[in-house]
Amino acid sequence: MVRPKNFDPEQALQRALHVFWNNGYRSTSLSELETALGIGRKSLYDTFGSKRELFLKALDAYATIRPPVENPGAGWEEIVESFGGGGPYDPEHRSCFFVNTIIELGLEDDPDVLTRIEHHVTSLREGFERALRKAIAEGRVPEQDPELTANYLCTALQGLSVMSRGGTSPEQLRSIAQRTLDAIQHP
Amino acid sequence: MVRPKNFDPEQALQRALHVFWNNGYRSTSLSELETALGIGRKSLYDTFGSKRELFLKALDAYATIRPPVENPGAGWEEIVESFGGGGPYDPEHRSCFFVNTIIELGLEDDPDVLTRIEHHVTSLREGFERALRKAIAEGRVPEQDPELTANYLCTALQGLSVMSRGGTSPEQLRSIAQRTLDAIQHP
DNA sequence: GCCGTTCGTGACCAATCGGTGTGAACTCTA
DNA sequence: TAGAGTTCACACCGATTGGTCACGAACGGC
Repeated sequence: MVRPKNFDPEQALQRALHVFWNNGYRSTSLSELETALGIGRKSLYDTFGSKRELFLKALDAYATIRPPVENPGAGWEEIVESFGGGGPYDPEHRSCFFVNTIIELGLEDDPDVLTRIEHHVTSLREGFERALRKAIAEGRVPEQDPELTANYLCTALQGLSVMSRGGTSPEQLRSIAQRTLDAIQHP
Repeated sequence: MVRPKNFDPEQALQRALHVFWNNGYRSTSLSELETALGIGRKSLYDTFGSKRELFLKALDAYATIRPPVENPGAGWEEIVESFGGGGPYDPEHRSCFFVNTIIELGLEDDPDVLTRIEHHVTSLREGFERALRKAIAEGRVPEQDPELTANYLCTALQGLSVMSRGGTSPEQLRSIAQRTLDAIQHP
């Protein structure tokens, strides 16, 4: 009884994510979204509500993929792994979508965006902290303040994202990441 | 023979810098600049050329204040000092203007912006590297790869900026910065 | 095969964008 | 004080913004 959409909303959302990821929220126009998603403006509004809601949905879609360090039972291996692939090493230098959003909208008092940012950062920090406690307990890394070191790792990860967006090569970023991790082994 | 401007261009530029610093380039409208600078649109264009040129001038004005680590003869003290004040600890959480610009315009292929970004980053990295060599030679820090550690410090500084914009308190940032510096003492 | 429902194209909306032109107000030289 | 030379407030420009609407096309249940 209903005519099915002749586009895949999930795929369209993924495409929107990548457009926002590249250009940010403000710099992305509806025309750009139309062509990128391959759908008309009406379909876009019927499906996603508005540009703003689409952005929030894209943020949520991005947030579903979490670094391995947030896995239950994560330890030293997962900490290393979190610095091993993904965001910062993107050859397209897109950085981390959350980092980009923090810079663009962090000062705005938009609760919908801010709570998502905060949730992401605390989730990452808690993941690091839990993994660090385990790594310390297992004797994989020396005794140290897990909370402080978790903050240190979050900061380093975000710094790598900025460096990536700034044009630093993946190889160089990896060596910096390695240097960051080395610091934990010698507190 | 000429009627003097009844505003101070230098002060206006400083105000423009702070507006761009807060909101970024795209999100800043001419109307906003008019009210912030306290001058009309025509005066703005007569004095600064265009919105884009004003932005570049603001970037240059910001770039004139350099961290102490770039001073000639800088050593370990200046490295510490570079992590001690300024950008990241701004109670208004504006981050570093260059970091914001890297995120907003880093992927654009705009030579005027990109060269400024690159110049800033390399100048900072070289400052760290020089200071590190001196610190190592003076025995203030253990032997280590100065180039790698300089990159590590740049990354950390940019990470601190993002964290600041994300809402992290100055006190917490300072402890993270301390943790970052500690890592150099134990490579 | 018909009909009600949904989809999507394209025109359209007011608002705002960056940028320009005009003319009155002002300051200084002569 | 006359008038040259600038500055600046304001209106205005076309283009583009995010968002809406109406209508013809495409579909599925009966």
